Amino acid sequence: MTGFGFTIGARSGSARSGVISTPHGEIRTPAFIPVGTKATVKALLPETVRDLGAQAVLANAYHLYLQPGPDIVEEAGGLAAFMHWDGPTFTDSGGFQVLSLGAGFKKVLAMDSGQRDDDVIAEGKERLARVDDDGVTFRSHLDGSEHRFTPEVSMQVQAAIGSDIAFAFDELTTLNNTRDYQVMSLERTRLWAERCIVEHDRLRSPKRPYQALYGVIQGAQYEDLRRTAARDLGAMPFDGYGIGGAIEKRNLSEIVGWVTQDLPEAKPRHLLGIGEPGDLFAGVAAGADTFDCVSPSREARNSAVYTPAGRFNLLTSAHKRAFEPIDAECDCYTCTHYTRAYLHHAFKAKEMIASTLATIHNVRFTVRLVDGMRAAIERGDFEAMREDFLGRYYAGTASA
RNA sequence: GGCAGGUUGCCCGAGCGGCCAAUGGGAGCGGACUGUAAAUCCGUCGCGAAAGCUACAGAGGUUCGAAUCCUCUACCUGCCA
Repeated sequence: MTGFGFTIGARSGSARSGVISTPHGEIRTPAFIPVGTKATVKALLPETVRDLGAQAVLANAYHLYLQPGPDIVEEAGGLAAFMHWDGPTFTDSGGFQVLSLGAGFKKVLAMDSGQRDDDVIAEGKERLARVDDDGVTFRSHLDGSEHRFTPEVSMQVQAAIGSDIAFAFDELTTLNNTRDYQVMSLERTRLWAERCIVEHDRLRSPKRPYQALYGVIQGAQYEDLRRTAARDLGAMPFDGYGIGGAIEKRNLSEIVGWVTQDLPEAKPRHLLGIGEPGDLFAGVAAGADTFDCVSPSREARNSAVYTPAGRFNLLTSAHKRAFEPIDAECDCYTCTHYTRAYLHHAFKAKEMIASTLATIHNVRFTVRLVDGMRAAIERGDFEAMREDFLGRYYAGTASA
């Protein structure tokens, strides 16, 4: 009756396979969901995204709110129709922009530990977003105009956009915030979650297909905060859960584990913003079902590609005369038709096809990697597959 | 033929007596990128590990000191005949 559902298939330790049903189709999990922030997976046609095996795409409420505006997307018949994507869609709430345009303004969100940068939490006059208990005031990065997002606004925007799965509006903190701030922020995110549910309910209409709502678990690197958040939001009537926040790479598995242990078993979990090979394995092993990440597509545009033997940069001179595919084992259009030398040339020459071909490869690689995990879970040899893959991958990747 | 201007590192182009191995771009080389203000950003960029060496068209000169001033040579560019 809701048009949304989740059934668990096989299990392998905490890892599990399953099927998410949405009004626009099914998603077999674990699954990697490519990011199409502004209703396009950069450099790719939707048909291509489908051919890569992607089962859904994830767009962003903040970006579509600013441009073209949720009303336009709604009039177009919703996100999927608007962008000509024949499948399920997710929308992020705009919560990430609270950080990326706010405290994390022009800063890299350090996923690696160590690098403390107190400026990250310093008040910067140039930042574009400010948080308070009721919501966030943004300045548009496009024209400087001022806008306000609250949990209610985010729900309204996402409802209009018409994604199959929406996320609750949350505050994403950084690893550098004090624990006191994390505690305060987590409570704020909890209260926002309640408001999101109320507003999401209010917006339900027989005219619209059912839109699922995922709560988002924050809590940074603190076990007690993560578990509290998982239990608090887990008790609310969400359809699924997002696991968010800046997470230290080395703690990723542990943190996701805490959260999934305390979340309701029967609901899908989406690990937000995670998508590098080792992290995907860690996430699946810890019980996450779906993932989205800009890495495959962004790094592709910046000439870095993934292979089972590690990651490398096509722009380096080593590939000038490399008349071989990026990855001989890969079944993607790029690897079956083009050489590294051609891609090297196309990147050097700044030809658009370089971005397209590299994105095709990286997204296919990532989708296929997670598909492979699903198959391994169903076969019952996920851990063996993980060890086998990561052994080769890290041997060929300098920094991993 | 006359007058005026120019010649800088791989390329373009600042500099106009010391703070210049020489600002900026570009190219080259390398790196980063995890719910996308990202087809972006960062580093490096004469040789040498260093001391130091070689460098701002060429040669000579002035000066404590020159890419910067003077003389000649070569080449280039405008305007006038």
